[in-house]
Amino acid sequence: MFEELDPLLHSQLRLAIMSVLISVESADFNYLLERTGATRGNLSVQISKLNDAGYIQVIKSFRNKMPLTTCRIAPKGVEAFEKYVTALKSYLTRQA
Amino acid sequence: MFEELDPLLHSQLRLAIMSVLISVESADFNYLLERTGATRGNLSVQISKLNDAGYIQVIKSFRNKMPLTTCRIAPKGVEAFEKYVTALKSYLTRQA
DNA sequence: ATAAATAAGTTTATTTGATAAACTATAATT
DNA sequence: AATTATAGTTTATCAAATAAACTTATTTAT
Repeated sequence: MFEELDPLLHSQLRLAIMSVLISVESADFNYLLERTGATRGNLSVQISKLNDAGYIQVIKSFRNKMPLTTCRIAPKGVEAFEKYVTALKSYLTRQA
Repeated sequence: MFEELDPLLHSQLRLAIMSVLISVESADFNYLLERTGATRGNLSVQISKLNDAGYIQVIKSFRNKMPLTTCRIAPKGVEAFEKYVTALKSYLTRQA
C-alpha cells in the first residue's frame, strides 16, 4: 500500500519553502520570494501555515527600520520533510 | 529555481493510480480500489481526469454480466510521470 | 413474484486549500 | 505634502479533493 503524504508538505509552494529552508541556516521573506517565485500574499499564507504546524520558526524583526521576517526550519520540520520524502518514494519507484 | 509540478500528478490519489498503472499491464477498477484505498466515488472522478488528460486509457466492458472498467497507462502518461519525478527531485535533494 | 442485498460505478454536494487581489503600515523621495 | 517604494497581511475567489447520495443491473432470499 502507499504511505500517506503529509498534506502540509504535499503542496508545491510549501514544499519549495521547506526545500530552501532545509538547505540554509535561515532565509528571509525576500529570499524565499526570489527562490520560490511566489507572490507575496501566497508566500505569507504558506509561511504562516508551516509556522502554525511547528515545521518552521519565524522571527520578525527590523532591518533599516523595515520589517524583516526570518525563517528557519524546526526539528519537527526536518522530521516531517524526511518522512515525506520516504513516503513519496513509495509512489515513485515502480514495483510490480 | 524549482521546476513546475504537473498539477494532475501532484495529487495523492492520482499519483497512486499512475504509480500502480506504470507497473502493470492493466488494472481494473476494483484492483485500483484495493491498491489505493480510495473510495469508489473519488477513484471514479480521478480516473476520469487522468483519462481526459490522455494519461491513461479506460476500457469499459462486461465480465459476468457486470460492468468492468479496465485502465492502462498511455504513452503520454508515462512521459508525464517521468517528467514529474524529475521535477520532484529538484525539491527533494538538498542543495545549498 | 417481489423484496432485499450486492456489485460496479457515476453524479452531486461539500469542504478545504491554493492563489492573487486588495489592503495596511512605514519609510524614503520628489 | 503628495507620490513611490518596501515588506508584508488579510480577504476574496476559484479550483480541486473527497465523500455522500444516487443509478443501474444482478443475484439471493421470502
